[in-house]
Formats: sequence, C-alpha cells, structure tokens
Amino acid sequence: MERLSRRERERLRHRREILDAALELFSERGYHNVSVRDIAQKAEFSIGTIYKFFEGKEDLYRSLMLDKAEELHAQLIEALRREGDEVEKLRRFITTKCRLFRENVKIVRLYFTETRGAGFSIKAGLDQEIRKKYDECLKLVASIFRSGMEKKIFNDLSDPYRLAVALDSVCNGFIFLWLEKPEEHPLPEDPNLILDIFFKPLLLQSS
Amino acid sequence: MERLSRRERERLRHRREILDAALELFSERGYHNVSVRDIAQKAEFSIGTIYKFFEGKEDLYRSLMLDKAEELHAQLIEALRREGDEVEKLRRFITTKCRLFRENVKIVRLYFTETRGAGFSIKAGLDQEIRKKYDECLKLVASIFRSGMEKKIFNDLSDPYRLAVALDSVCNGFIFLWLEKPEEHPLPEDPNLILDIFFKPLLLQSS
Amino acid sequence: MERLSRRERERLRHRREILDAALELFSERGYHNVSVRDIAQKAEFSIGTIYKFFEGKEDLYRSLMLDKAEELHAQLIEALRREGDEVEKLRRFITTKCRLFRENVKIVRLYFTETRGAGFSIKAGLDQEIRKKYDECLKLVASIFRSGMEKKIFNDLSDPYRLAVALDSVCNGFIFLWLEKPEEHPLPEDPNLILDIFFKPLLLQSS
Amino acid sequence: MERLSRRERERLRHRREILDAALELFSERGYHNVSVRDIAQKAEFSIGTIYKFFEGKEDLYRSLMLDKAEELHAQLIEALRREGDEVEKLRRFITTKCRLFRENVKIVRLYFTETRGAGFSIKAGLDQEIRKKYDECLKLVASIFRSGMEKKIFNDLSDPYRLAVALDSVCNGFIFLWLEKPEEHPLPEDPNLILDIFFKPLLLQSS
DNA sequence: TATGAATGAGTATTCATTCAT
DNA sequence: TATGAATGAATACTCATTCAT
Repeated sequence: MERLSRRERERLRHRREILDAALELFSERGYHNVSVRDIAQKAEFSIGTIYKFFEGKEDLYRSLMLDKAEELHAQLIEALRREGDEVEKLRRFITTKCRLFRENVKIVRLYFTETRGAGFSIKAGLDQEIRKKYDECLKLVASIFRSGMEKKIFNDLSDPYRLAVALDSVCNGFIFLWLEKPEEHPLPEDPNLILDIFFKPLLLQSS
Repeated sequence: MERLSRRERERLRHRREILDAALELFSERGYHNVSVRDIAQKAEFSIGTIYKFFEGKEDLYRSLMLDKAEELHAQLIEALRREGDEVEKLRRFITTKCRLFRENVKIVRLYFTETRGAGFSIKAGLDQEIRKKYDECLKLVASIFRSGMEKKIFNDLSDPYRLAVALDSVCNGFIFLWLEKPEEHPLPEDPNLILDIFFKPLLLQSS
Repeated sequence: MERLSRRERERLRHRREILDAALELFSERGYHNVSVRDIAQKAEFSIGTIYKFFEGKEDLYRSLMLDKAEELHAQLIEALRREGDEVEKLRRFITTKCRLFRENVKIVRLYFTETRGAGFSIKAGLDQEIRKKYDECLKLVASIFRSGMEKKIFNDLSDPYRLAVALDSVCNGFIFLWLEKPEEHPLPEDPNLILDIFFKPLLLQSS
Repeated sequence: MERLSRRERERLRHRREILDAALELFSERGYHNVSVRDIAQKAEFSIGTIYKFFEGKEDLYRSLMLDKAEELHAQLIEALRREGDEVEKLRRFITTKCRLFRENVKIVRLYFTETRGAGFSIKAGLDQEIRKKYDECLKLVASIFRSGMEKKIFNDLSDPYRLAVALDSVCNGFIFLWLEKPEEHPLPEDPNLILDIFFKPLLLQSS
C-alpha cells in the first residue's frame, strides 16, 4: 500500500481544487472566456500557485480533460469487462454511459466540444489522446457484437465496429436531447428503450 | 426577374469572398484563434472593408453560420418533402445528409462545434436559431416514421421523434468516423447500410 | 457690385450647408466625437464632396470657427465704433455681446472650449487668430475707458486694458451662468445690472 | 496614526507617478491626443500596469481631475472659512485663488477646458462633480458679500451670488491673461488691484 | 514556498483620407 | 464633377506568463 506524505497529499488536494474550479468556470463560460486569474480567484489560490501546478492555461485544460476522460473511460471499460452475456453487457454499457454523463454534465459539455468539435480545439494532441481512449471503448463494444454474432445471438447485418458506432451514437443522440431540454427528454432509465431500436425490426414486412 | 446593379453584384461577390476566407480560417483554427486581420489578409481586403460588410467579428461568424445553415437545411427539408413512400424518404434523407456533409466538410466542422458543443460558444442566440432549424428537420423525419407506423409499414417500437433522433445520430456517428479517418471509414454510398440497422432485427431469437 | 456666377453662388451655399451641419454636430458632441461621415450625412453630401470644399476635418473645423468668429467680432466692433458717449458705448458692448451669445449658443460653446481651453485644442494656429480678434475687441473697450478717464467721466482706478478685461470677464461669467442654467440665471436685458458693479462703490465707508 | 505597508506605499507612489505623467501629457496635448501607450511610456510603466491602477483611459482622466479638483477646492474653502472680517476674507480668496492657479498651471489648463468648456467633453458626470464643488465656493463667497451687506460694510447694489460670480470672473479673466502672456500680464500680487474695481466707484459724477 | 505586481504582445474596432468609376 | 468603397494606421484594452520579494 502506497502512503503519500502529508505534503504530497496536500499537493494533490490543491491540484484537485484548482481543477474543480477550472471545470466549473470552463463549463459555464468556455475555455476562451475564462482567464487564469478567474481560476485562481475561484480556487482561492494565487496566480503563481496555479503555475506551480500546471505549465500554463492550456496544460491546465488538458490535465482537466485527460484526468476526467481517464476516470470516465476507466469506469466504462470496467462496466464492459464485467462478467455477463452479450446482451447484458450492452445493457450495462448503455446504463453506465448514461449514468456517467448524468453525473458529469459539466465535463461532458466540454468533452463534446472537444471530441466532436473540430480538431483545432485547444490543441490537437489532447484530441488524439481522448479519441484513442474513446476508440478503445468502441472496440470493446464492437467485440461484444462480434462475439454475439459468433454465438449466433446477433444477426450479422453489419460490421461490428459500425454497430458499436451506431449504438454509441444513438446513446449520444439521446444524451444531447437530454442536455438541451432535460425535462422534455429525460435520459432513459431502461436501456431496452435504446436496445430495442437495434434488436427489433422496424420494418414489418421483413420479406 | 430581379436584376442587381453591377455595384450590388460586386458587393455580394465581395461579401461572399470574405465569408469564404473566414470559413477557411475558422474551420482550420477555430473562432478564437483567427483574427479579423487574418480574415482580411486571406480575403485580400483591408480590415476596414470587413467592417463595411459585417458589424464585427461575431456578426461575421453568425452570418457565415446562418447563411450556410439555412442553405443546408433548405436542401435537407426539400429532400424530405419530395414525393415518395416512407422508406424512400428515409433513404433520401440519409443520402442527402451524407452528400451535404461530404460537400461541406469545413462548415460542418464548425457547425458541430456550435450545435452540439456547449451553449456558451460564441453567442447563445446563434445556437438557438440553428437548433430550431435542426429540430424542424428532426420533426419532419419523425413525421415520416409516424406516417409509416400508421400505414403499418413500420413497427411502432419507439416514439417517432426518438426514432428520428436515433436515425440522425447514427448518420452523425458515421459522418464523424469519416471526418476523422476518411480512408478507413468512407461515408456509405448505400443508405441501406444505415437503414438496415433499424429495419432488420439484430437479435435473432426475438422470442 | 460684384456678381457671382450661379456656379459660384451654389458653391457658397453648399459650403454654408456643410458648415451648418458641422456646427450642429460639433456643438452637440464635440470635435473628436463627430466623424466626417457624420457631417457628410447630416449635410446630405458625399464624403468626397466634403473634401472638395475643405482640406480635411481640421480645416473644416478651423473654417467653421474662423468664419463665425469673424462675423461675431465684426458685429461687436461695429457696435463699439458707433457714435455715442463712453457710457453709452459700454452699454452697447454689453447688450451686443449678450445678444450675440444668446443668438449663437452653439458656436459659443465651441468657441469657449477653444479660446479658454488649453492651447493644444485642435490646432494652435486657430487659437492665435481668434485670440487676435478677441484682443482687438478688448483694446477697443480699453480705449473707451481711457477716453472716459481723460474726459474725467471715469475714475482712473485701474489700467484701462485691465478694466476692459474685467468688464468682459464679468459678462462672460454671467453668460456661463446662463449657459449652465438658463432659467435660473437669465441673461440680464439691462446692461446697467453689470455696469453698476463697476460704476458704483461696493464699499460703503470709503474713507 | 495610520501606517501603510511598504507594498501599499509603493502602490500609491506608482499611482501618483502615472497621474503625474498623464497630467503632463494631457495638459500639453489634450485628452484625445494622448494615448494610453504614451502615458505608460512617460510614466515608465507597461500598459498593463496602467490598467491595474485605473479602469481605463477615462477613469484615469477622471481620477486626475477629481483628485486635483478636490485638493484645490479644499484649499480654497479653507481660505474662505478662516477667521477674519469680510474684506479680509475676500482678499484671501483672491490671493489664494491666484496662488493655487499659479502653482497648478497644468491642471488649470485642463480644468478650464472641462469646467468652462462645452459639456460634452470627456464625460458629463465629471463636469457635474467639479461644478458642484465650484459652486460651493461661489456660494461661500456670496455669503461673505451677504454678511457684509447685513453689516452695512457693503452696498447692496447687486445680488450676492452675482457679485460672487463677478468677482470670480474678474479673477479668472486676469488669470487667463497671465496664462497667455505671463510676462506681459503678471498675476497681481496685491488683491486690492482686483478688489478696488468693486470697492471704488468707476463713475465719477454718480448723479 | 507562495504571492501578485508588472509585463507587453496581441486583438477588435474606428475613421480620416484617397481614388477609381 | 460627384460618389462612396476601400484603405490601414492608430488605439483602447486583455490576459497569459514571469519573477522579485
């Protein structure tokens, strides 16, 4: 078991406090409309201290995004890896993804501006790292579809990776709907609401 | 038939040239990383001339987005309104959407940062106007699903609006894939590649 | 008798229209807060035409001030030169000065910013020319005091020029009062209200 | 006795240095012909530092004017309030006013452009604040005249406030004369030179 | 070690003036 | 001759970053 010195623990706590303040501000006003001074004030540190923890505004932003991205993806991947049959795993993917987004609205707003927005945002490098993690997830979902097809649980009507993208996209679509008008379009509690779109035929005369 | 004076035609051409230069730069580097000076230089006009055509940087951006959004949405809506049965209309929606995006990659990058990104970006008002148009499209697609259900062509496995969101999201998902790695993930020419995901059951033992 | 061609007369009328528009705007907003475009619009001429009449914004301003200054000083000097005894002439100076100011509030506002303000205003040259005219007036008033002293009508309690400055200053003081709060401090119709301050002793026990 | 920290004292010194540099430049070239960059260079600070001390160019100007106006008016009012009979007080008013102006030529140039110039200059609000102080002085002088009249020291030939305006105006007139040509028209050391104009009758045969 | 005063490059915007039509 | 589109230098102000204390 690793023990950090009090010094080290304090440092980490301060780092976290700065990141929390930054997230609050960035998610409210966007990267370019928040100054380092704003963050310092909100976190109740001096500007100099911010620069002790991060190389600059950009590094602070990157750290914020990567830290959270890592955390969220770790949870998502854990959910996908847990024991269970294919359908169960897909259900878990959907519920976990929805829960994570619900619990992390602020970072998600920023996250989507980055991952979905044009690649120029802030720094190309950030994008690449997050996309890599994102793709890891998608590939795990794809592998679930593939294994389901091999077990003849799923119809192989499309390439598994594309199916994964499709499933993920539908989740995202519903999440966006919820982000825009939370009361009008609540996030589905029941993953079947999403899964049925894939599992059941929409076209009746499937001749 | 309305005829514009030479003066008027020149003005419009110049306006277009400025917007084109701006689109090029904004899509490459993002709104905040492009200065009015950059745009002026790229468009080969003086800074003052830019301000003759637009009230400011923000107005220039808004004009760019709204002009294009209007154009794209007009085409999309026209495609949805043209005669045809429900399946045909959905196919047309997919092919048109994919074609429009393929032909307008640059604006689409910006478009997605705006419509899907956090609401703070640039100006809330723009967002609202574009989202309204966007929603108009979704509602038209929803009405296709609804009419299909009434005609018993489609299974009413989900709310039509949600189905529209799902279909649109899957299209977006594939478009993003293509945007990231165009060679690896070409945009499907055949709309059935997307439609089959909805039309055919993924789950085999649909007991 | 000099006759101007129609061309020439039109030119002068246009010049006057431009100067009138400029006076209106300058007196409302001040030299630096009025653009040549504003003047052109108000005068209903094109910018280019303004530059046909004046070398630039500064020249326009100078012309405006000098034209009016000449006109006003001409009237003042005429009033001082007209026949009459010393007391009559002083009365005429006061009434004429007050009337001219009342009738030309707009130019007077500008005039005072120039003549009394710091010498930097717009262009030192302007100042000099106007001050010269101004001083001409003062010297005429001084000569009235001097002649009055010689005729033993006036007590020679002070240098005539200084007396002239004093009389003029008291007029200005009352004019400023009136400019600020016209209802509260109306301009005296009766010149004796001002003259009595000089003519009668304020101190009673003039032992 | 209040002691300021070294930090605080430095700050105040820097603020004063900036104001001094600004006064120098404004009085030479006028508000609109001095840029913030000019002031920063003259004060040997960076532009950013100027904005640490003042909200903007206008605020810097206002601070400069109000600081000095307060200081000068405080001294003038103190002079008027000190013990003494009416004639003594008037003498003190004249000598103090002349001394203050002599010692503060630069600010006075600016002061007059503001208080006497057209109301549009810089910002109406400033004008109001200074005029209020100015009027306070005038009313104090008026009260001296009034009390003198009540004591039958002064002849009540005019409204006390108007007399105050007249006296002040004559002082201003002489001060302007001195500002223009200091050698030719030195500021009177002896206040009686001005007072006699009021105290003694100019008209001999006061029939 | 922590602070925040100081820096100055960078940005949006204005406007007097020119000149092709 | 009259026009007004085009020009671009100039300016107020911001903010990421540094560094002396």
